[in-house]
Amino acid sequence: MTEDVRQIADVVAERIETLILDGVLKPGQRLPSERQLSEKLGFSRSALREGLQLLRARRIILTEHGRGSFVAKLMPEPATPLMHLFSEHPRTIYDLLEVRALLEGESARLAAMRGTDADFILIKRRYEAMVELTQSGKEIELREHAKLDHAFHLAVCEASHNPVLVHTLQSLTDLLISSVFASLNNLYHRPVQRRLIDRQHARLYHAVVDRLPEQAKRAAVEHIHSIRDNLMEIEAEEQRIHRASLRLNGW
Amino acid sequence: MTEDVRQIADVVAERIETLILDGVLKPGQRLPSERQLSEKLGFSRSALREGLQLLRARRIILTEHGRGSFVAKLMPEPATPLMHLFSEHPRTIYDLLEVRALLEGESARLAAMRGTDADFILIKRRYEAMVELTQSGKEIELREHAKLDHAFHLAVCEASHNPVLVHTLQSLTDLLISSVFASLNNLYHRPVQRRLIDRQHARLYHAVVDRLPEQAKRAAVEHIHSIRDNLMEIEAEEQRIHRASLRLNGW
DNA sequence: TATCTTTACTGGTCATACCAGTTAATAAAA
DNA sequence: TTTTATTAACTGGTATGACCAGTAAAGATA
Repeated sequence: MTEDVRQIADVVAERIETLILDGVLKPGQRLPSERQLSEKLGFSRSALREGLQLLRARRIILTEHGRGSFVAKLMPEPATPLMHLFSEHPRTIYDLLEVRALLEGESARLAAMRGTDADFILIKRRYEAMVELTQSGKEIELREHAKLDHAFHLAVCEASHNPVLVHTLQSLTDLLISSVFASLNNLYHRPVQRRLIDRQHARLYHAVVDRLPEQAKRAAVEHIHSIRDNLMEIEAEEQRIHRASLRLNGW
Repeated sequence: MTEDVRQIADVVAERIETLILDGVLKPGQRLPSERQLSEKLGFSRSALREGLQLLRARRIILTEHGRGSFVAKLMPEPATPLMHLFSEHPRTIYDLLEVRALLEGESARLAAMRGTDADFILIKRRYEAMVELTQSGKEIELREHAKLDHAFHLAVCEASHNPVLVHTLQSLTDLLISSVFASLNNLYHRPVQRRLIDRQHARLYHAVVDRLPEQAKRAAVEHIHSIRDNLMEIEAEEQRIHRASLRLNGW
């Protein structure tokens, strides 16, 4: 069995990340001491320290002997979990989509050029799974829809035969999903937008398997651009993310 | 004081990473047990476990309750330290350069479009620092040259005003430098290639500050492509990386 | 030969003690 | 009253030992 069982260290790390994401802990601010955190969270100090090491490894916190642990001042790389702190800065989401459009376009183009028959079989399979789900008319969770959507894009991307491209895009996609989950959920539940997305997927699919590189690129770029436009619309309606009003000695 | 004091956890992580990089430990292989590692490395089991958590956080190892810890089968994201495991698979370097060409081209294009006067002042300053170093004729370390080279590319990239692009490129650049350091050093010490690179930098610089987006893009892409071509040449000459012949019970 | 049980591994968590660095408070000296 | 030095109380870091819980391998039995 793979490593999906959570340890206390994982719980600790997630709790502290949540405090940071909610703005309860801010960059530069000192965390409560290990002894305080241990008592408050109800874990031993050694298990807690293991959780803090996870955060250290990810450069989310810095610890200094004798002084304390501090929330790092972040300008992390993509794929760093804390990039979605920038979810409060909507511009960054659009920056991310801009880069993603570039990479998706290129990956679609290369896929149309380099894809093997096996690649195309897989792409077709993924595409048909999406179509089937869409046509079932069932009310589905975003997670399932996103899973199929992602599997389709991943199959296209892997057909580019450039693993660096694959992984860079994965990082950006994970980042996007984690940052604007609620907005994407909103988007997928709107019939008009959903049909548009389905048409875009169809165009992308056909362009790739028909080996039309420039068309594949255009389809991919337009797809990302329409997602961007839709998110801008939704954002204009949505409330800002509710921020926890927890105080440390009250949580 | 900042967090530069090494803990035993850091030492443990580095030792195990070294074993992986040297090929002594291979993906999928089980690590020695915690108790064995603890005894062999001479640290307590709790400190060792903290080190293993660092590796877990970085997804370099996977631990499973009751089974053991295993070297992860790696296809990590850019900026993950273990990406340079792929330095033994030359194809990945070229994949990386392919993605980098794409991003550098786009960033140059956007810089030519979006750059402010302040951006251009900085770009000019960085460019002239490179020119000055080159013309000094001094025998310089790669590190210093790479630093100026990087500062120039960074200034161009930041003029794109897309921080996601900036950080994605930084990750790939760091990865490239750490993976093929010796080859880049070799490259920079070859006069013909160095002059070619200097001319490419000149073209890129002028295209950006003269606000010629498509020319800037082309200059950036050609620059990366020539680096790629040069590395291929050098690689054909170089020896393969010497691999430690350590056995675990002998180290 | 297959299955079940037991043993011996593995990692996970905890409590306790003490070391070592830093900070703040207090006392003493200028 | 201010400055300096000392002490106490914080902080993180490491170690030891115990025990829990999951997994794998070995041995016994059917």
